[in-house]
Amino acid sequence: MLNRIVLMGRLTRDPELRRTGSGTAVTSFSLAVDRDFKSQSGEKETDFIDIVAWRSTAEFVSKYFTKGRMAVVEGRLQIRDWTDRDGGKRRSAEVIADNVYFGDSKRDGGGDYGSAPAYGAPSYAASAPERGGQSDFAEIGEEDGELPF
Amino acid sequence: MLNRIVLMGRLTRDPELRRTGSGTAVTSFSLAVDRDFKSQSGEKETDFIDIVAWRSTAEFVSKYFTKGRMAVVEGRLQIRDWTDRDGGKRRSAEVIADNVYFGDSKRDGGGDYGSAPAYGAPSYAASAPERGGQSDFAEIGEEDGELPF
Amino acid sequence: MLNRIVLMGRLTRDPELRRTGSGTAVTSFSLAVDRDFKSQSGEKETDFIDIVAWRSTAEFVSKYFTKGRMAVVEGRLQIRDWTDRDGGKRRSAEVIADNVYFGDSKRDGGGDYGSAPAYGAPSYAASAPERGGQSDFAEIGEEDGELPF
Amino acid sequence: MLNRIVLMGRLTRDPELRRTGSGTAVTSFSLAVDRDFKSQSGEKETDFIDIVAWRSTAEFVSKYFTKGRMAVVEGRLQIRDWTDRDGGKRRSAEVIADNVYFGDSKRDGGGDYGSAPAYGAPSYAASAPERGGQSDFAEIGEEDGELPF
DNA sequence: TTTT
DNA sequence: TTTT
Repeated sequence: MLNRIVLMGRLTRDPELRRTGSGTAVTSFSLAVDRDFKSQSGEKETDFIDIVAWRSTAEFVSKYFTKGRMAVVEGRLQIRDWTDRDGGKRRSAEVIADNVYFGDSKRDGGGDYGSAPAYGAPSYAASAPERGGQSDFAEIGEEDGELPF
Repeated sequence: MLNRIVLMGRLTRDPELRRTGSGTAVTSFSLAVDRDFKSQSGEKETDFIDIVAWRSTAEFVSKYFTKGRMAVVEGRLQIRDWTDRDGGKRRSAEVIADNVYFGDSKRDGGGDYGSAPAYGAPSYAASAPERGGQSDFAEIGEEDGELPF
Repeated sequence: MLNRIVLMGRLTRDPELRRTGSGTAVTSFSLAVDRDFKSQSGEKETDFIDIVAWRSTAEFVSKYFTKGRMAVVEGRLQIRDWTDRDGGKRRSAEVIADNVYFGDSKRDGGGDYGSAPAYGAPSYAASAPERGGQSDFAEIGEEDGELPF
Repeated sequence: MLNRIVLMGRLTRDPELRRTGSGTAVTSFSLAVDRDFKSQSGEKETDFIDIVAWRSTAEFVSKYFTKGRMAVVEGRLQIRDWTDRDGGKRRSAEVIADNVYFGDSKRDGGGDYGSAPAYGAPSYAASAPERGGQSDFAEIGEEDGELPF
């Protein structure tokens, strides 16, 4: 069923690349997303939203994003309720990211972003060949001359 | 900052209309959103996502939606971490709904949906006059003849 | 770059399955999406939005959707400007659909929808195995016991 | 009915503020949104998407955005078919923007962005007081201590 | 706490 | 556990 979320915010830490037992790349990080309105007491409010990315998206994110960078994340919200070892009821809410985009330019001068590319860089690196909706899009270009309608 | 989610799922209970001390209408309910893929063990997986609606959207939802109805919800994801009386760390993840739409037609015959309108009904009832983006749209119609570009 | 659209509306005609020279399935149809506000003159306003689907999504749509059915479409907006044989400047605006969902239940009694499944049907049929983001999700289930975080 | 689009791209020109006969602010501009995949011939492909903003969003955009700046736009797709004076069939496809966000930081040194604020600036300026969903959110803060559930 |  |  339809479940789609788009977020813009800053990474609260460096994403770290890990692998499952079978070698699949995965990374997780948290995005600080400011609300548009302050609280009653006048403070800025922020939602800290957990993001998980798999495969090529995981590799792209862990390679190019660092703590503090602005990112745009597109994905699906997943909720999991579980009980911790103390019997406490816990809830995890994660966005499973399909695509991650740069939400700012490479900072000039400072070099804080290391080797992170700016907007000009090939952002389609975030969408690996094996991630499929994309191949549909690619195909439109490939077969432009032979569209049947 | 950008934070937008669109969901389709079924209400797990009847929404109940409540009011804050100052009289503002509010309702909350949970949406069962099936995932597109089953778990490893072959079971259907479902995310149960909490929804909160305010003001006229709350009134619309509590008036027309009941347990089991399919709904499309558009809103913003809010995450709150807190500690319960036992010192347990709890997390709430809620979608603050801007708009709610019917996701199915009124069931024929059975009348299970009570007075719930089908698609033909004025779905803009979900967007109260005081909820503003809409007045912009309305205006486009109103002033079509005098657009300055 | 980020370009994501979610629509709900009714098909204005039966979608027809075609194939490119190399055999790729493709279908196109138009969705009637009502606006929430009427025009100045009190008429209902509707946007007729062209949709194109490829591969398994095309096959799913052409198999299960017919004129009049409500659909939820998720995709990407593409704009193409071109000049027709009379030198007229034409613009096409199409949504390239990644996923299509049922937006209503199979109509009871009438059988207007032919063999179209209702909500209970496997809606993941809309997401073919070769369409990739999905395999990421599937994997989460598969490897739940060996997550590295 | 549901009709929601989120885009990221660069302004192709400076937006200009205009007013309708009754004084309502409106602005229009075009966003260059790169596709993630190149065409068959290896060229970058870009969708040029027309955006229209009303009222306070129009004022915000015309005040802070200039040609070349990256913007994130959230809105609704509207399609209009019409016939030009030569009898040519024309189509307009416009996104009516509810919210516009900065998609990059103010460029350092160059000052290319004039008085445009960076991310730190009050981005909620894009959501005017009279634009309502927002007041719902504000209220959540205001009345946090007296929630009825 | 869960919907079909 | 939090980012600018």
